[in-house]
Amino acid sequence: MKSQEVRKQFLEFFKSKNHSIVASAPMVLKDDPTLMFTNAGMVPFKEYFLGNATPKNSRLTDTQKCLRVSGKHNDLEEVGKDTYHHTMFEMLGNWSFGDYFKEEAIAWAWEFLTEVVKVDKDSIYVSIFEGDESEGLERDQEAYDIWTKHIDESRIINGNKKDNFWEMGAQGPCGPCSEIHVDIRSAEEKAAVDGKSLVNMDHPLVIEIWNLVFMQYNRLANGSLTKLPSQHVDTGMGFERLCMVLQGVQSNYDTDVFTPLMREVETITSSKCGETEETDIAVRVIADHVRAVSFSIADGQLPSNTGAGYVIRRILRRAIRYGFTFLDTKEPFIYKLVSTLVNQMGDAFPELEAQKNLITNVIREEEASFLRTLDKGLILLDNVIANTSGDTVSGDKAFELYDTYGFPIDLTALILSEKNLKLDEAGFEAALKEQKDRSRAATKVETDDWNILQEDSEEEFIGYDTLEASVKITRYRKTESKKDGELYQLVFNLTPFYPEGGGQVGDKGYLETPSGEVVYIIDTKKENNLIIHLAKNLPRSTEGTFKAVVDVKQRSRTAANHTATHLLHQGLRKILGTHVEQKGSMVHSRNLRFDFSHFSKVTSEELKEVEDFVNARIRENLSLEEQRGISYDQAIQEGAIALFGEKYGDAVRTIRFGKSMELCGGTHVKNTGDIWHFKITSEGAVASGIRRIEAITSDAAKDYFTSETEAYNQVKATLKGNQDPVKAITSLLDENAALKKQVEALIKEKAQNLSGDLAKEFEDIDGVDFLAKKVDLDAGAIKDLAFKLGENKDNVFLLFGTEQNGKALLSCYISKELVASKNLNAGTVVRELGKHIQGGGGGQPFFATAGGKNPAGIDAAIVEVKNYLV
RNA sequence: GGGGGAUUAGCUCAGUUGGCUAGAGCGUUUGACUGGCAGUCAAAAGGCCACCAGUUCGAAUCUGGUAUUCUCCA
Repeated sequence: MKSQEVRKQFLEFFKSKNHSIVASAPMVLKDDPTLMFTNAGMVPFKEYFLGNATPKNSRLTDTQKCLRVSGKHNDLEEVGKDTYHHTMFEMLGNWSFGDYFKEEAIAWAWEFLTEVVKVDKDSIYVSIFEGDESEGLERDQEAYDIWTKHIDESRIINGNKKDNFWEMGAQGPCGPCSEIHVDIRSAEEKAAVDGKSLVNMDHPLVIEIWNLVFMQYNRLANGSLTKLPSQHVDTGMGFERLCMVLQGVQSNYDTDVFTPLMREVETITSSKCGETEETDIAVRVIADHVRAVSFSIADGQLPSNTGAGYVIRRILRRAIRYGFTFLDTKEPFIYKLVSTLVNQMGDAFPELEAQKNLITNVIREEEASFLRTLDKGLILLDNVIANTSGDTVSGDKAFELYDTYGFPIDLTALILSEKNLKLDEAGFEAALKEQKDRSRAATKVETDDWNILQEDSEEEFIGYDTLEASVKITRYRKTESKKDGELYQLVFNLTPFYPEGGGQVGDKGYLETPSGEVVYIIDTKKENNLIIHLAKNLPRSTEGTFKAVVDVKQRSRTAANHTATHLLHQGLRKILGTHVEQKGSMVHSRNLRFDFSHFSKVTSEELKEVEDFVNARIRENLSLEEQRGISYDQAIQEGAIALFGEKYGDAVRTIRFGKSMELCGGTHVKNTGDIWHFKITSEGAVASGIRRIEAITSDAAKDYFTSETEAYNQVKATLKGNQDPVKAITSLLDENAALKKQVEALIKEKAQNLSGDLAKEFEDIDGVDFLAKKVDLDAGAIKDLAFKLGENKDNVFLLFGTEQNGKALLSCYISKELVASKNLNAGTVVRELGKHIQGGGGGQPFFATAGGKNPAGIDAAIVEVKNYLV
């Protein structure tokens, strides 16, 4: 069965059991501080399990793209070495939110596996939770009893808390789970060793394919468990593993999920799997990583040097490195795999198809850049080797290459071993650990437990309609970090504060108690759909009602910028073309930033057109038309623009100004006229194929024009009212350059003349042309003069003294030939004469200077210098 | 968010413990050789050594800050 068919069968099966099929959520997360990527099927539904929101249907099914690069069983560095670990994988899931429980979950899982896709019943084992005394938890007898209706008792295994009790995190919903394992070994192997004994033993052919989690408890902050008011089912089946079982192969990489990519890698690199272990690993690594990276870029997460983007960069670089080392690829090639991937998965994930060009370009650019880094690193490593005595390269040096220049440590190790050198690995690890500890210490945040004042299921956001409200604090907690110090996080029953999201900054403002006490809200954020207000301190009493007031000025400026962002988006699509897609935005009160896909520089004419377009919409005084709570499908049908990589709920909000219509949760002006004016302040590239525009509106635009005009007027005034300042300045610059040259020439000439005059003053002492004199020149001129006098002569000894700003300066020049023949040294001369001017100095043997604070001593020095020659 | 680098001619980069009036290759311009091109040879132009402070007799070089950029960690 083809993988595409497997996916379809699964979703259709659960649809027939009254589940709604939902699209995969983005792989990259935006409002969860504890997680960067969706690493399990349940992540997009966290808010439902936490009770912060309710799904439209209590039964859902989906295939979720997931990314795992760390964790106890999945280290990035291990992927590719075996046949069943991946960075990116799909998780098929069926979900019950307070609906069906163990009975149906188990029955349907069994039905799907054995009747729909027809997995051999005799290869299946299931496990149930055996109980745990320390937690006071009993064996999951209920699951056991249900399973016995489907499968022989001998195939049911007890599992411990580690394997069979699932928890979302340190706190929150949790419960026992039941795993389904499949043994796909050959008949001989099965006869030799009982499959039951290999379950959960990391055997590559006796594997867990499906985990059914029964959420029935809630883990409290103090570690104790309470029963959940309603019970949920969360299941996750590894899509690639299921394909392996159904396609009768023994490696995920031998399924049609991976084979097209792997064949393409072989073709492009002229390599062949099965020849060496290293080639096999490299091909698997590349096939796996190109998927992870492509899907991330499609979700709007580009490779970068911080945060989630850095994780993506690391994955891609690992693939490049394997190609570089084991497949001998010295040119970008991974980008060529994108079209294979799109052909294969574009149907199930339309975002891939839509973003194909961008993905290809970004990967190619990233490859080229890393190959340059490798080239530089190779040169640096050669230097390190050349400067290493003995046969061991120090860990510090290797770490410097890695940390500062991005040269991979395994490549260093490989090259050293080829040259019969050793690497001090312990030293490297120690340096790495030090760096990690430093980073951790710098970002450590201590979070206390929530203090619940009031149970309140959902916090209502009323900030679209009002900026002031009477609110109650429902819970609060304290956090402490090195950066911000102590902060309090407050949650209200309802709030007018807009939380950071959709590129828009969170609101600021204050809380006021009836007695007049004021607590400032310095920022508002969203965490798992919960709106959190940050304050430096708590009110004296957290009980009672507060007047919550949003900072109007910041909000209205931000709203103007946000609406302008929509108009800019519209203008760019109109003027540059509909290939323009939003790739990120940052809306502050001060300015706005808009990143979008476009493959060449935006010309200044185009920028002006865009600016004019936006300003025309502003002058049209378009009113805000807002729709709340309409369905996603309907919004799209009406022409609203949705963003890739954004997670949308079932009910969405649309914002329309004239012909601009977007799905958006942000705050906007009532009328485009409120923006006053729109002005682009910069345009540039942020990555291959991504441009960034920064712009300002309203007050900021006015201030901008005021100050620019003022500066311009000053320029004009300085130019005495010249009508064409640009021309005037250009000619001034030209003139200035010409004058500089003239002055230079004159100074040379002057030095020439002066040296001519001074040459007449030379005193012949024992065949040496000697001159000691006080002159009125600066240090540079004296140097010039001395070299000029010494030119074409080999017997010159000069000492010049000068007084500059109350300080004394002595300069001594001695022809190189004299230095050698008479064993003289200008450095020694000035150092010794320096005592007369209460200073010191030095230089080279043939030219040296000394400075001091006693100008009166210059004459004495000039007299004494003769002693060096007689 | 926390570290570590880098920034020198149009481009790619050297520049040792602070000290020769800052160099190379490529490119540009000019000239010579050649019937023309390619090429070879010769010469020239091209630098606020990122910016701002500081230390020093003296800073491309050392210190602090700013900007840009690369890189590692979180």
